[in-house]
Amino acid sequence: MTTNLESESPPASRTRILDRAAQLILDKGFAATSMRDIASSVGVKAASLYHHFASKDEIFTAILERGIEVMVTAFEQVEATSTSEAETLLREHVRAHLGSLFEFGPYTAAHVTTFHNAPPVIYDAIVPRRDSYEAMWAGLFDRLEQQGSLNASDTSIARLVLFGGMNSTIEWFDPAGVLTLDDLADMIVDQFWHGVGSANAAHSRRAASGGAR
Amino acid sequence: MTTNLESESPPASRTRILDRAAQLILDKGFAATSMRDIASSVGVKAASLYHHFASKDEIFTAILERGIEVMVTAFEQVEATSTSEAETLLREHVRAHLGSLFEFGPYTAAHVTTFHNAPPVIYDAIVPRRDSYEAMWAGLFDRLEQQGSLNASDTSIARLVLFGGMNSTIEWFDPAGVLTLDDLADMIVDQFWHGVGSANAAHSRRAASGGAR
DNA sequence: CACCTTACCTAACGAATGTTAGGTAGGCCA
DNA sequence: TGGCCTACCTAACATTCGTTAGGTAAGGTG
Repeated sequence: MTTNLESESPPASRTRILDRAAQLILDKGFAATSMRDIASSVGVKAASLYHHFASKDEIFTAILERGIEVMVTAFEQVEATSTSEAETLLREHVRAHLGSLFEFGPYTAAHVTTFHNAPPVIYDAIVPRRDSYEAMWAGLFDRLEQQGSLNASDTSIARLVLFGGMNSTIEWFDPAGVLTLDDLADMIVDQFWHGVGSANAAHSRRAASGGAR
Repeated sequence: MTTNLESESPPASRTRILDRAAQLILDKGFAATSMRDIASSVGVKAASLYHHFASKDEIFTAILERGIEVMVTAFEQVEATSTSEAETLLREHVRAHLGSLFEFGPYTAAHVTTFHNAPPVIYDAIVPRRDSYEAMWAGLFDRLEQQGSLNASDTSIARLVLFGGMNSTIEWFDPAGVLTLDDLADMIVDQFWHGVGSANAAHSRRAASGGAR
């Protein structure tokens, strides 16, 4: 019997290894996460990981790719099903992206925190896929702009700033707290769409109507 | 004569070591940056670094602290000199924070990208100082809210989302490009204050008046 | 039953890591 | 001049790293 010292742990499938590794990488970063760390989190010895992956880089690459995959799937699902007008459509997309960060494992969160200083070999392998996700959002923003819904002096910058705001949530938002992801998406989109400066009359409604969707 | 093999390089002062180390850490992360990496960037052998710092952790801690110091100084300078009303005051603060990220060495940039998964020892040593910087912004936002200038349903979240947007600029903004940091600050504050959704009439002015300040 | 595959193991490899010991050479001050 | 300090060096240390070699045992299949 393939003796399992950590008796609670299920067999070390590829998925399980990636799950644990992604969480560790999210917590400590890629370089600071050793194969022995990953192995012990899975309940296995380091050498055993090489039956499932050829190298540490392959694990890392798989995690970053899965992170994109989660985001792309979420995005496409909104595109496929939504019939909403501009602001609501954006709200659905923001909610979907937050979902990618919090609701489908640590992959997307690990991706957005680790990608920008990944080793060049890995970075280069991932960047095309990542660009294609960015292109989806760029396309969405272009559509919104062309239909006159979006009035930024630079659409790309508006999008990148929004993204920075969304991605930063993994550093401070607690999905188990009082606010739900729906609440958070509402707040982010309200801020993005209407602004939070007092010059805008549109805001009193939000303050009055409360958080829950 | 303290023979210097890299003849172009000035003596390895504490500051010079921190400069180079911060840049490396910004590029590759803390764990992936070795003492030998830092030493060779400075033009010195690894052992020589221990004449200036007791350990790698001490270097890292000094960098993160310096990153905060830069931000705090920038913030306090605005507070001390500005007499502006709400929106302009915020604009000055945003511009100051962007300045910290781009104009005073790699310290603040290294801080914001590395802090959240620093080793616990370092994290714990830094977190009080960082909290105090956050408290400055929280205080600013409270004042704006109390004077009725700010209308977010949750002021903290509005602030954190803004911060995420600002800090993300180090991943995509090129200060040597067409846009200046002044331009960028304008765009970020316009987006934050007025929103970029078409429902807001306030925007046509920006689209018309162009980017440069 | 014999045999293969799958999943794990122990043991070890060379390389890289942070760090220390101990030495050398120039500049400054008594 | 002699001695100390500063700034660097070479060499080595123990440890940890990613990775490989080779073995064992369980479960399925002929």
